Amino acid sequence: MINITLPDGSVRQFEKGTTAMQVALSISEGLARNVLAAEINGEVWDATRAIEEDASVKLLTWNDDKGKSTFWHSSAHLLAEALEALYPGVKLGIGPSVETGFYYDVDFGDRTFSSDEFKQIEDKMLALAKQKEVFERKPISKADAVAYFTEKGDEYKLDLLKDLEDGKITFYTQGNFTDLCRGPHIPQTGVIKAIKLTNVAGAFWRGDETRKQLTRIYGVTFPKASELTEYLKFIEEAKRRDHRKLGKELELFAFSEKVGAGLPLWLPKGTALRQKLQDFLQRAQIKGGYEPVVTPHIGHKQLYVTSGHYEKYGADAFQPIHTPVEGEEFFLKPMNCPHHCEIYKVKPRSYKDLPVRFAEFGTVYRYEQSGELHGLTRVRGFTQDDAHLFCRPDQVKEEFKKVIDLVLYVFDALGFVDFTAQVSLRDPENRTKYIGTDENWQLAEQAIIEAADEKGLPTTVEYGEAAFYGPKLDFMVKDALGRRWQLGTIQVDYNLPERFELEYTGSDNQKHRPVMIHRAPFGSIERFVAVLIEHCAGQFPLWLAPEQFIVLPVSEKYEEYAKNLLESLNNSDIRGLIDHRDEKVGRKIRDAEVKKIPYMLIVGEKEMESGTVSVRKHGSVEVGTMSPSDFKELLIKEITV
RNA sequence: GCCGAAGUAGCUCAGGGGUAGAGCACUUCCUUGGUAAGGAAGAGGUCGUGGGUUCAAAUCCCAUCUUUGGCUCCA
Repeated sequence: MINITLPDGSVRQFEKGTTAMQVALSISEGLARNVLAAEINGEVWDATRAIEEDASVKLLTWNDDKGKSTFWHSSAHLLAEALEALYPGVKLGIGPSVETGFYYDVDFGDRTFSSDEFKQIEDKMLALAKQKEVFERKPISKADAVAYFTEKGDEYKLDLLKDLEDGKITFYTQGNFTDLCRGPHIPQTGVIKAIKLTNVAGAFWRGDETRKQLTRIYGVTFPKASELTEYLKFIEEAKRRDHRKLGKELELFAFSEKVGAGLPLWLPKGTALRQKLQDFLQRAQIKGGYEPVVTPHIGHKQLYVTSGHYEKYGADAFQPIHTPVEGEEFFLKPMNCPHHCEIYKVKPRSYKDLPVRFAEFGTVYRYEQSGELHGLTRVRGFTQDDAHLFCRPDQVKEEFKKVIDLVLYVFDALGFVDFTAQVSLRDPENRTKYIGTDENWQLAEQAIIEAADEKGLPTTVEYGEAAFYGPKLDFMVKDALGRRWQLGTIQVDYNLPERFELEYTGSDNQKHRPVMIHRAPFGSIERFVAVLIEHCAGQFPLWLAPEQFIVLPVSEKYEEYAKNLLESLNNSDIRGLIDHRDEKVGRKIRDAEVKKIPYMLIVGEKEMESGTVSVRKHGSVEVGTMSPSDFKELLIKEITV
């Protein structure tokens, strides 16, 4: 007999060689039906795998992330099984689960594959699932595994096998399909009730650009048909909120082939929104001791040679601007830091002056790969809400904490309540790709971890994600649909001060190197606006709305009254307009609703006589009749909340 | 940059080797109205661009640009 410890701490005795499934059965049959896998001493196992010694067991169902990923990974095998049945000779790469769903990379040979074929694959998968095929785990020797896939002619599996250690190799079989796989898997395919293949894409074998490109088929599956329906609704909602669609509809921004790919044009309403965001942050920054600066959009080649960017990015960037002077070259600025370093150097600095904080809404240009461009989230010209803090080494942590406070203030004001912080450190395996001394790196990494810790940020640590010049702290926010976006960033830099030979005079009358901190709470205005649009579905908080109210005269008889009303309301904080069109008020309301204008002021006979306005809020809410000054107060109150 | 898809009126899209279509938006006229679309008429397009095949190309082929789903990348 062995002792099985359950998550609630209770211990039960079972025969040696029992399985998680039997443990579940001993609790209830219903539970057993829902068990997808189990965590055995912290490791995820097949629910049907024999347990030979005392263990702690946590049963995993659809409600556990690890249960879901097992479910989806098994669905990938089901997809592979269907593909093999429908396309004999297809070669298989890998088929893991992803955040939502799974994919399988396959090689169809010369055949091109299109999403039109999804339906028949889904049907095949469903048919196979109905057969309740059991997943069987089988350890196999490396030689036997190689023999199997040599016989089958699957070069990708053979490539994978090369890196696997003999004795640790397992096969999984369901129905007629056998795959090289570490597992674990769900007990049988019957629990997969709803299947949707979502998209098809190219993917390099092992993520290596120089290798063959396979066809990656993405899909998602569910244990209940209703969950698939819900998922499809979610996709619809995401489409409805897509910032590219809303940006066009609400006339916020546009692109032009003539201007160039990835170079957004900000339309008047988008500019109003953007300006509001900048003013908001600028005010907070000035309060926090930042000094706004302005620097040019281009810089001499030598600037980037000094910063190191020329060497690292020169060939992959916008190419130099030449002048009539022989050999003179300028580059569009890809970042603001080198310019700010030169501002730091304008005069000698004393330890008493530090920290200094230079802030600039600096527009930068980067030649992103053509395939990378996407709406406003990935562009070739964008404005960073950039600032560089120059401080003494003993001030790093304190400055870092202040920046964290600023970022949290921004998130709070814009309704991003759910976020995590990601600390990006060096790749311990490969330290050569980073600039700067080991000692400096350790100091910086420590400061970040401590600052985040002391601010109580929910933090994850990623190794190998650091920039080449220093470690960083990125903020990942969850939007209203639960999607994660990387927004704000704070980066320590021990490198540029070195390259630019920045100095300050210490209390010891010696020269010292300041530490530089890059930070951008929004990240870039473009990206931030994109995320904000999707987060609030285009319905901005009142203080950001490009048009806060619209006056709707019931007929042209009330035009004059409407005009006077608008004049009395408009000022620097409140912006509105009049719908002058010769349309019925119902029509005007509808159009204002579609444009997502927060307030509508209907004025007609009654209002003109009593000198009032009839207020309606976006979303079919009648607020009531009030005096213009009361309405103004209502707006101002909502704006300042 | 790579693989796949798409590009037709301002927008959303249908069509498809033989003179270019709808709805909405726009203009004009009628209507002077009360909380999500009043009516009529009109204007608007070298079918992304450049080549090729053909008696004939928006349609087929090639190239290219842009957008897009992914991959790789992201100072």
